[in-house]
Amino acid sequence: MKALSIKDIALKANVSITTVSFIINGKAKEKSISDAVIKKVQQIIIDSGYKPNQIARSLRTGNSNIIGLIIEDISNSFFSRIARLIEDKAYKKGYKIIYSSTENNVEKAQELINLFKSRKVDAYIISPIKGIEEDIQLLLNEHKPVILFDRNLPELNTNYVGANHFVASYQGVESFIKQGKKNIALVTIDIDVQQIIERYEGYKKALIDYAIPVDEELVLKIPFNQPEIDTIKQIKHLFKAKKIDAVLFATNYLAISGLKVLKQINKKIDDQFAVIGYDDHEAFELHTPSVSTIQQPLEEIAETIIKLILNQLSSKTKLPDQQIIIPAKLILRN
Amino acid sequence: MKALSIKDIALKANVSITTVSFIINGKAKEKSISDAVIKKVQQIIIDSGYKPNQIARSLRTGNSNIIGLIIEDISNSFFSRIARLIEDKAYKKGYKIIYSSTENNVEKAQELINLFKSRKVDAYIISPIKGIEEDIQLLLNEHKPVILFDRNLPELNTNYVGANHFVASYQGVESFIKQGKKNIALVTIDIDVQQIIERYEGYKKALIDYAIPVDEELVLKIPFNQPEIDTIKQIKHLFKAKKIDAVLFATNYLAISGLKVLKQINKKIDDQFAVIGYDDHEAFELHTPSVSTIQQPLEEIAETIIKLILNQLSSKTKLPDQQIIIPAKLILRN
DNA sequence: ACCCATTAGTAAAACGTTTTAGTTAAGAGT
DNA sequence: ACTCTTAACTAAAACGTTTTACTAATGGGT
Repeated sequence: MKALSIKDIALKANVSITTVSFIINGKAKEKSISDAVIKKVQQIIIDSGYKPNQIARSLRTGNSNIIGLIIEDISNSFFSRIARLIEDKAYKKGYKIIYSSTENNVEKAQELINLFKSRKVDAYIISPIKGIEEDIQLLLNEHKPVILFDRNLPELNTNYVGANHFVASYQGVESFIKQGKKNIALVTIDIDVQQIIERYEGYKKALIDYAIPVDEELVLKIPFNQPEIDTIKQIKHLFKAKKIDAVLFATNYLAISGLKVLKQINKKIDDQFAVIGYDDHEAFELHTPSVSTIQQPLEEIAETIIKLILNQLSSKTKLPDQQIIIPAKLILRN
Repeated sequence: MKALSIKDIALKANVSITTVSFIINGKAKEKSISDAVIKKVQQIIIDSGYKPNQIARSLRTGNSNIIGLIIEDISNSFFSRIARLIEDKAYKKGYKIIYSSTENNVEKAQELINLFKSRKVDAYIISPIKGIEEDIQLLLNEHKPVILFDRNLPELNTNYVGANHFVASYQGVESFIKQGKKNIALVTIDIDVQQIIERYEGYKKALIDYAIPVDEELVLKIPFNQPEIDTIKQIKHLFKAKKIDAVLFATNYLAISGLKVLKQINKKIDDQFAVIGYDDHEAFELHTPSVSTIQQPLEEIAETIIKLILNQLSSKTKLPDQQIIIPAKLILRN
């Protein structure tokens, strides 16, 4: 019941292991193996159902045809959708994706990087968190392709693909202002991560540009990783304590929590109270009334990431790093 | 810049490779290595940051401390949530999870199994589809632990963990009937998979038990993998063509599509028209009014799966197969 | 003084590949 | 008749571990 090895095939075909290996790897022509032998060996391989041991292969070659994807949380629909898209696209090019979540835990992220490293993945796609700069730098030192996405770590010289959160957030707030809103809140998350900071900066800049005083009390920073019930409490408090006529949420799950609050306190989204979410979510469109949102172009992001990876994998020389910022889209609904 | 190997450590410590290996694997005592040597080697390992090459290790031992998770579609929130839970729990026991989606494509599923097999994963968690019975049987022949979940393949002798879809579906319809509904529709999916069939059977049985005639025209079977826009068209047609006062959706994404239809045709969920979804989704609770649903106990399912796996991995002998059916819960909202 | 057990350690095979550096035989060119 | 090329193939090293079967030295018991 043991799996066949290349040796068994060589034995059956009465040729050397080397010859079989060449044939398997498509180097038969170049190594001048005769057509007759090629045919024979291929037939034996098909008949016997032999599959090369990828572990042995990886040990010898140092690579794996696997791309590692490290994200914050696979149960967040933004990440699960992008994972799915990346997986599809990579698959079509003969690469497999394996993914795992960091839960924004530095240690877990480091372990994952090590896991992937020790499994010799060929390239890394990482939605990073502060604190793993060094680990990523080690990958870069080994000349492994690394693409950061969603969030950048500016101190690192590598590739980045992300949406333009500053502009997106700016435009969201701007659209509030054009509707005549004055008391615009931002519900964001208390984490020192570039893409979140940008959303805050965009919010502030829009207010300043339109000469609306920035009231820090209208900015609610939710502690990271806290149970949703507490988040709901905090948002509820904000909505009750302050006079607010518009809210921008900085992530989709914050917006979901916010919508739950509105439901609980029986407050409607209407002319008096506008809401914009982030990253979209089925619940936004279905909500009554539908909720506007800032939509990241997932398809384009996934496509760009894969393109960068494949370019690097197929190039002998190190390609210049690219920072690709893709515009996000404000989807106004109601 | 090359990674350190066990050889380097042995050299530095002036001991043999064997000794280092014993120490790394905690067999030092049993192999009577002196405390002094143990200390010395451990210190060198820490100082140098040496990490054993897992590929070489897997090649030699034939296992990997990795559990492979094969699901239908990671972007479906049911699967992404369960993936996340399984990942958490396995992680705490020292196992890593790698997962990938089949998209209900037999070929892709087979390739994934082969990928995982060739990567020597220690165990498999699979939400299976028809057509991969043989491939799974091969795994079983190799005495690899296999847990099926969500859907069973009854012809296979292995472990299964899933919710009681028959009862859940029965209860959903029963609750409609108790509200006085007579024209109860089922929107399900046209796929020959046990858990979907059970939902249909539960629906039918409830109608029969309460002496309500079963009208097959009230059962809409959506082709699998079709674009959502077509699904929406079909549901819209059903809602318009037939007199219906209640609908049970057999999956969460069908329910989402259904809710979109209701929104489009401006039909409200109220005393005249009841809806029950499946698997829950944030949009259900947030919907106005909230949508009732049949909730699978994700936490419990994940817990059970991991427990089964760990039991098998730690047992020398083959444990008897278990078929664990966990009750689903009808969550009535409004 | 000898044997035996135990302690402390090691050499080498094995896992299944890829790849380098060959070898052998046949034919071409002079 | 000889060298040179090329075609067709192969032996063996290497990748980095684990593990089996060993050796050498020490000390205790008689």
